[in-house]
Amino acid sequence: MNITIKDVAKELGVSYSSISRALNGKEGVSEETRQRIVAAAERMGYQPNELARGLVNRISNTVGVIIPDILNPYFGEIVNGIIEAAKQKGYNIFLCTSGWNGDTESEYLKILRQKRVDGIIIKPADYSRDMAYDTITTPMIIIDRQEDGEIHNKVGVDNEQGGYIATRHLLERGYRHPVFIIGQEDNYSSSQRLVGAERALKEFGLTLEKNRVAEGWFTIEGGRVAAARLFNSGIEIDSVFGINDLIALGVLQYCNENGLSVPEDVGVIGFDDISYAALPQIQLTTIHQPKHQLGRLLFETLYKEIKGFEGQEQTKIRLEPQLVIRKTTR
Amino acid sequence: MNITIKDVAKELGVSYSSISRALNGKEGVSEETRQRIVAAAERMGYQPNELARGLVNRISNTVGVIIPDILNPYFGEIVNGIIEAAKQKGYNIFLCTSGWNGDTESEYLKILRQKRVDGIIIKPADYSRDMAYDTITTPMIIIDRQEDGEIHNKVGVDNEQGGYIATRHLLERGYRHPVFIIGQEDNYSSSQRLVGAERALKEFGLTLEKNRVAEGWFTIEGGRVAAARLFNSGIEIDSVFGINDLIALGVLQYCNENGLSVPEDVGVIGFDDISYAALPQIQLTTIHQPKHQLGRLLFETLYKEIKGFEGQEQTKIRLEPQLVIRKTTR
DNA sequence: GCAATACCAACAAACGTTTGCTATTATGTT
DNA sequence: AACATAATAGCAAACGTTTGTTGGTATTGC
Repeated sequence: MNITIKDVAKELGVSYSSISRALNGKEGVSEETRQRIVAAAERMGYQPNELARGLVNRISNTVGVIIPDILNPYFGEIVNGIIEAAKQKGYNIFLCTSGWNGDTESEYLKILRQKRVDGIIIKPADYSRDMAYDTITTPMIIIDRQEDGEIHNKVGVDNEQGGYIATRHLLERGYRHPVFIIGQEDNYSSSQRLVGAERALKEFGLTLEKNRVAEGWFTIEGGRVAAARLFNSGIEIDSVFGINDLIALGVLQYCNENGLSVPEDVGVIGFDDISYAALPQIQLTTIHQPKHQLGRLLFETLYKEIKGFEGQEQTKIRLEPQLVIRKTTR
Repeated sequence: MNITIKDVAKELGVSYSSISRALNGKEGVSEETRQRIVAAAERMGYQPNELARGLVNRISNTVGVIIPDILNPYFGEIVNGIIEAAKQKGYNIFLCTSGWNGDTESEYLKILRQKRVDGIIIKPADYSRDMAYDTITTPMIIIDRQEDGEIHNKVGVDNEQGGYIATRHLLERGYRHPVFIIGQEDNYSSSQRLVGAERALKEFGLTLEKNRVAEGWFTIEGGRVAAARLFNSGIEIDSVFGINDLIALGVLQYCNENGLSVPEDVGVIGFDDISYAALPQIQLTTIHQPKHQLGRLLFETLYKEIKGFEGQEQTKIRLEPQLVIRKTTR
């Protein structure tokens, strides 16, 4: 079947411990035999069995990534960054998608631990689970959470600030009747962004009313449906803050289909700045976040924790979101 | 550290082979001890070490997926389908992105074999490598290739036919000066689609001239740049066939920025039908392919090969592409 | 009451590595 | 020439499982 270290040893009439030492660059083999071994291994097409290595080294050079949805370019870019950074350190990633389903997520979490991944990067499907993960022992980092008081490292964008500058932008441009479309209940980032929105509203003497916040799925279709619900609810609306760009794209679609002109009748702002937002036909005003860099930092922070660098010190990285004004706000 | 089968055995004063049999539902343990064991394992939080299991079973319940770019929704949806199908069979996937770089791809291929994945799903970075993979022994399936004469299973869309109906559509709508933007040299799908394009041209008494085909990257920016090159080359152009939707989106961007009206001055057609193509502001005419289903079939076919079902019979699945007429062609 | 038969549990080898320890050889010192 | 030292190679245990084989006990049939 697969050729092993013993096959190489037999071929050369040498003990297999020497093979191991030679191939791993450890001392205890003469330069001459090392070269013979390396040559033979090459010639015979020997491929070390990483399962066996992982078993004895208690290391798999593998990390698990659990995200809700790979089709959301926000996660796509993050995963891209993770893979890139992981590659540089010789790590591979198990990609798991939860579909925003907490049970699926738990299942994957269990499997990943059985596969003995060295660490886990996760965007929890809901806030409550998010908090529960403080008990898990595998090195783990939660995407885009930076609340105080728990044990994990933190890498993320300042969501509160992002929500604030988005909402303030709407208000500064004269919109006085904004509505908000967020994701499913209990999503951490959504709530943080809303907190920021509230702060901005307050500065303009307004409050955040319950009936001006709609929940939807984090997709274009979700945004369209939520927009329909809001616009049919009878309240006065002159602008929409979509909690991510896909939702905002859905809002744009609703407006287009219902003869509402953007940005005149209604202003629309998103969050994430996915690449499609910049398309000339779209020109979505949004909050930019450095997704690729976020992915890289996520992995690098996890890596440090895995390797036990810097003792028990926690890393706290908070990236600044940035307003990108395009054509969907006046 | 991690609690093992032996810990559970010691706790119960029973041999560890019994634990294994009990937990795997094999016979050789009484129902009574089985229940004691299952209960203890649960209580102690025992998680089987999949590395060790993989070592003895020679199975990892893991497949590797190598694609050029996860940010291309075409691959995103395929991966989505793969993950979904894999989950149902208890498989996890290693996601690797080659960035269209053949060397990166080879590297990943090597690593995946070292990790003893049970199979590999790959979209080769270039045509020449594509062909070379016929020698690899790990069960492997190549995304979207269906040429005759090699050893692998085939699952893909009929690219030649897709290229044909796209081009014929342009010609039927009265466009007589189409140009073509394809991906990097030696890409298999691109060439197949061009073959179809040539067939359509011939039916209209036209030929495929070399200077009417441009190469670009498989991205929006790549499409924009290639379009600029073509439009500045002095040839007459009334329509563009972008070999994928991202490229077509880039063409649209170029037209927009240069005052060319679509579909009047120039007709644009893409390929893939990514979700963004359907946006009301975009309305890209394109060739639809069932990407999610493709992903599912890819995994399921590989799975059969892994399990050795159906002897040595090869699976050949060819899905039909479909023309979706929107607003970028008249 | 005894042999034959089930059934169950334990032992031990194997999967393919790494690594601490010991045995051997070569080298250098006096 | 005898001995200490260093370098190299091999042995064997360990990582955490699975599984074929064996030993022991309870059950069955006569």
